[in-house]
Amino acid sequence: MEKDLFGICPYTTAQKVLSGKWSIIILYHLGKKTMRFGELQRQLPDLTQSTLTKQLRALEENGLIERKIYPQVPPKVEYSLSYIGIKFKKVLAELAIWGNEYIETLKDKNC
Amino acid sequence: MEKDLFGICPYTTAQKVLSGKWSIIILYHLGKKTMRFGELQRQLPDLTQSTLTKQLRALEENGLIERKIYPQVPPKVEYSLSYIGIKFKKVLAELAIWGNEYIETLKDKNC
DNA sequence: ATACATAGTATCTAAATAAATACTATAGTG
DNA sequence: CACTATAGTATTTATTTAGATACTATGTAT
Repeated sequence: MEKDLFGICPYTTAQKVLSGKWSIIILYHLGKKTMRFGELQRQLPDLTQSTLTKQLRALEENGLIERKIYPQVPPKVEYSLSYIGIKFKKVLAELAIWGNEYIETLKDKNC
Repeated sequence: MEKDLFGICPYTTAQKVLSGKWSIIILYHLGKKTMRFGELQRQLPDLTQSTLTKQLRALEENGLIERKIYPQVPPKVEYSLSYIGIKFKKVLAELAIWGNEYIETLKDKNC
């Protein structure tokens, strides 16, 4: 974990964890259930394998998700929300409500 | 507003609005009260004037905040949350709770 | 006449983030 | 022996985002 990345402000802390293009949607999918790498990738066809790997590593470093490796061939790796990742589901729920309202207001403006 | 930026998924939509380094904290400050440019900048000493301008323009383009210009010299411009920006305060509230919990879990790990 | 205050713009550079593409390891299967 | 499946890594390139710095306009006050 990088030093000094997180201070005492919950907002700037949250921003650091959430910035980027994929964190929220990945957390959403893992919030539904534990998934293997390939399964998650099929849910998210718009990012490449290497990008997904990086995003997952970042979320893992930040403590939001857990990575369980099964010593098998072919490899099996499962991703799931950590304790604090599970807590994030309450934010996701509000975000979903807000996001839908937001989309509605855009429609009203014919955007 | 850029075309095709927002689809039908509330999570990817929210991610687009929130990504970047400053959106959440700016929305938080404007959620407390309407502020002038300079006042907001004093709350956020870690970003330059030109960066703050860009962030505010982006939030305005995305419909989260409103910009009111008073025809005076020296100029006076007030920023405030829009209708949908006010709705975002519920997300901010959950984010604050979560962010504080997150900070606590980091402390437990001596990070 | 000069300086001040406010809210910018303009330009350039740097840093961060994401994407594209090719490559790898290995047990099991036909 | 060749082929498959899975979850990657490595490297390079492109794109996006943020930062640094200098500059602007103008009414009022000194």
